[in-house]
Amino acid sequence: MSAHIFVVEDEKPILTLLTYNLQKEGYKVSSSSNGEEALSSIKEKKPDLVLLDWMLPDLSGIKICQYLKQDEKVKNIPIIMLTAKGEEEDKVKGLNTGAEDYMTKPFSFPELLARIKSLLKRVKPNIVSEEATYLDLKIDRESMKVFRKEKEITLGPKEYKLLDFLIKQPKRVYSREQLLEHVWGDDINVESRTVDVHITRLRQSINIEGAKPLIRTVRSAGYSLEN
Amino acid sequence: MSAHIFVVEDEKPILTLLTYNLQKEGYKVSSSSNGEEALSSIKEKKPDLVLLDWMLPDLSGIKICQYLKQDEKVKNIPIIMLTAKGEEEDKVKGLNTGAEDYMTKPFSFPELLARIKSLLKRVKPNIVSEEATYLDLKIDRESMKVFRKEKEITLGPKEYKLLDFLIKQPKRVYSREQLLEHVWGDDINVESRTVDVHITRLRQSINIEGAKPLIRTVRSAGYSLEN
DNA sequence: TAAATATTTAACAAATCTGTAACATTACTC
DNA sequence: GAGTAATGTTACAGATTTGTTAAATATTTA
Repeated sequence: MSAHIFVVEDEKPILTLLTYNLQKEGYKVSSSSNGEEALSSIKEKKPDLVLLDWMLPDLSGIKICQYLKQDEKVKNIPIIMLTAKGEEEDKVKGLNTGAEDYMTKPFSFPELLARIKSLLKRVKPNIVSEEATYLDLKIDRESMKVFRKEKEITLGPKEYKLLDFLIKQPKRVYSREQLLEHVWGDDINVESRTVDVHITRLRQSINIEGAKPLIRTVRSAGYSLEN
Repeated sequence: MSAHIFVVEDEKPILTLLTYNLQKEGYKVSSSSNGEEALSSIKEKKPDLVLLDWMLPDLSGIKICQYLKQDEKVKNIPIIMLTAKGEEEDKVKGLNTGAEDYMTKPFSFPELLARIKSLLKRVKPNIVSEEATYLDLKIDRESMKVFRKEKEITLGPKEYKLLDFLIKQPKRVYSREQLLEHVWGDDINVESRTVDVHITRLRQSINIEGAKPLIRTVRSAGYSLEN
């Protein structure tokens, strides 16, 4: 499962280069060149790592960093700051704000890549905890049990896996292809419509009398765990 | 049973903060800001985990780590290194020395906590008590006897080992591969279906008239001790 | 509103997984 | 060394899960 990197950078050439190279390495890349937009995008998408340019037209990188590190839901996403030469003194400030690493422009891509890998290695493993909840739905990965409103629910293996995956990032919409890749496995040959069927089965399983439905269909896009 | 964490840190504010937060989480905390002292203290007290600052006035963290990892009696205590920014290159060296994890200062406490928990979970199961029970099932490791409802049960060696392992974390689901690794031993070459057969035998052995079955099958995943 | 497009769901056959008996082999015991 | 116990493998029946299809619904578009 490849990591998702969010790049905040307003210099087009640099952004293009970064995106191209990171994708070539197999990372999923999203980006924004606008501070405000980046902030909300990151909170919504919950990437695995953020590359954050120091100098943005509307909102400084340090502010973004501050906001992110104050938000319980995203504070654990590691941030690598990209600072230009003259801003060296601010580094300390930046690091105190909570950025996990920084690099000075112009930087070498291999070095950046090394830092990214090292950070991801450290952070990725503990993102998956033994228990996950979304509203009144709970999954206990240790005993592999699922509960809705404290009541145990039995799921088939695929449904369990599907839910296990969806609950990692509630509200995030996944395409059928993404679900196939992550839940089924990449080499497997399965029709994408099959996902529909399993979603239906999962829906039926986790559905409880008098509770909201928990899986949203986004037409022509995919599904998400949400109500 | 709460874990005992030993903190080696010479920066007072950080030490205070760590101690306070860890205690709030229910851990027992000891500490030292002095390398030599820490070393002997750890050997004497045998904490469940060590938080080790990289930079100490008298003895570098890496040295302490080395000494601890060379000592048969304490080498199994997990160590989390706390490194400051400038020492990045040493990280590799630190990890090679045998530290189980490291974090770069400034670090987020929730993340540290997550790492601590994950490490303790990995290490704690190995700390076995003389007696373990799950519901009406009791295993006495000293005499190697097993009881169900006060009545002694005879198990074959493999069945005993299997139960011995399963009862360490009741309800946790283990895959056949995990069971093979822990109960049989890693180098051994045994079909994973063999586990099934031994589970069946164990079931038959611990089964008693009018009592619940105690081993759960989780389809396509494995088995757990549970009813 | 009809046509086009997309999703839900039931039904069913195929595939997968598990439990256990039977047997072969190995390891122990006396 | 014969006899006994423990272990691992295999085969097969039964149970469960899965993928596919097709028809029924729902939603969007023209």
